[in-house]
Amino acid sequence: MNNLLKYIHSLTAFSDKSWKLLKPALIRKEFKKNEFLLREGQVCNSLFYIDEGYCKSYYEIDGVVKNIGFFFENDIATNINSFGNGLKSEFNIIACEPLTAVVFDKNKLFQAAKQAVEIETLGRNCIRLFASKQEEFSNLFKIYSAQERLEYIETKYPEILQRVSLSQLASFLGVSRETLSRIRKRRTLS
Amino acid sequence: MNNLLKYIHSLTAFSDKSWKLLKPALIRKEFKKNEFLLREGQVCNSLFYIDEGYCKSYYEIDGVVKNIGFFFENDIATNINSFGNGLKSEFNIIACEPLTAVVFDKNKLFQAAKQAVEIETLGRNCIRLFASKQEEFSNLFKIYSAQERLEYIETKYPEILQRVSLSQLASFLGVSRETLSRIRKRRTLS
DNA sequence: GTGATTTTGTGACGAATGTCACAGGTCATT
DNA sequence: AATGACCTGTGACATTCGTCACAAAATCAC
Repeated sequence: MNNLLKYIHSLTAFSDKSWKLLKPALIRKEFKKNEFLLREGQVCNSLFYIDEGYCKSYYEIDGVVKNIGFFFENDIATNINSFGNGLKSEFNIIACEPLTAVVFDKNKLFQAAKQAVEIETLGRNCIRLFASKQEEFSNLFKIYSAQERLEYIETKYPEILQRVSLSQLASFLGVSRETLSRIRKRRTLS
Repeated sequence: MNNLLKYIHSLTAFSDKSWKLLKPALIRKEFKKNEFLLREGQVCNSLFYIDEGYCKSYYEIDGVVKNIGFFFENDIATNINSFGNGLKSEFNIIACEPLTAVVFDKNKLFQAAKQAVEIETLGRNCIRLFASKQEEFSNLFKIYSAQERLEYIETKYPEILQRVSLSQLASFLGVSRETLSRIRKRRTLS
């Protein structure tokens, strides 16, 4: 849990007392490659702190996979809408590599938060980070072309390119695999 | 402040004591049409609860306006990244009509939140709603075509279409004004 | 009401993208 | 070495989209 503790301290002041209260809400869990963290139709009752490996969230529409997010070490993966409102998830989260996560149980987390404001504040900060990132990616599509979106990812999130295949990245960038391949080619020629 | 109070109660349990603590952090403020709530380069130290009228957030890139969000009555408008991290805003928020907002002052809000967990919880829930919406719109671009995005807005957010002009909506949907006009035409013919 | 301004519609044309099809490459397993 | 699964590149072609230009319609200010 060392990485998680560092992560928490980077977000907010957190006493030993809060940590002791939080611990019962946490379970370390291993996922095999292609194992689901969350399936479409389930209600998401967990936050997944990614300790090692990575996972992705994706819709499956008419049999076609549409990737909507990648989550690496030190990220929190969840369906914020399902987690917050108790609605069924419309997408899946699946391990892309063997993955180790620290799972926050929703009910136990809320119990703990009632006993320590620091935990409530931690929750707020986690959600804030999540919102910032969503906003960032949402705006990419409104202000940039496909090529510019690729360049943005290359400069700001190079680790995605190193670990995620072109085919996987394509739907995340909102273009077809072939188009992404050609965008790359265009740029290496110029 | 009646609308705001209803809004708060819809989000979380909120005692009179919390309300009294929160009140000093709030100021009702009127904005004229085309008046800025937030300008590019400023740090965002406020949450704007929209009581009447509406506003939009937009980037201005090479002189071209790119709308990234519309905020109507009972929405919270802010730059979550700037507000949370104290960074300069990269976009503007401007009133599209005469607008009445209740402005949450960041410092006073944080002071109040220290004294009442309910205020901290309210903050978490506001951010959660914000994150849900960002995620929703972000995913639109990854799973839908321009036409499908328009249809999504038509069914889930018809008030946007009623109040926002086609030209304004276009950049929000990530297409040109002309293309949006033609998408409409295609659909009315079929 | 009238003129000015803004908004919307539309034609033309080039650029970008999606789709289908197939070839070659990489990698792990046997 | 042979196999199969997966990933990447590329050609062909149709579709969609952006851009420029201009006209029509709606809205606003006076």
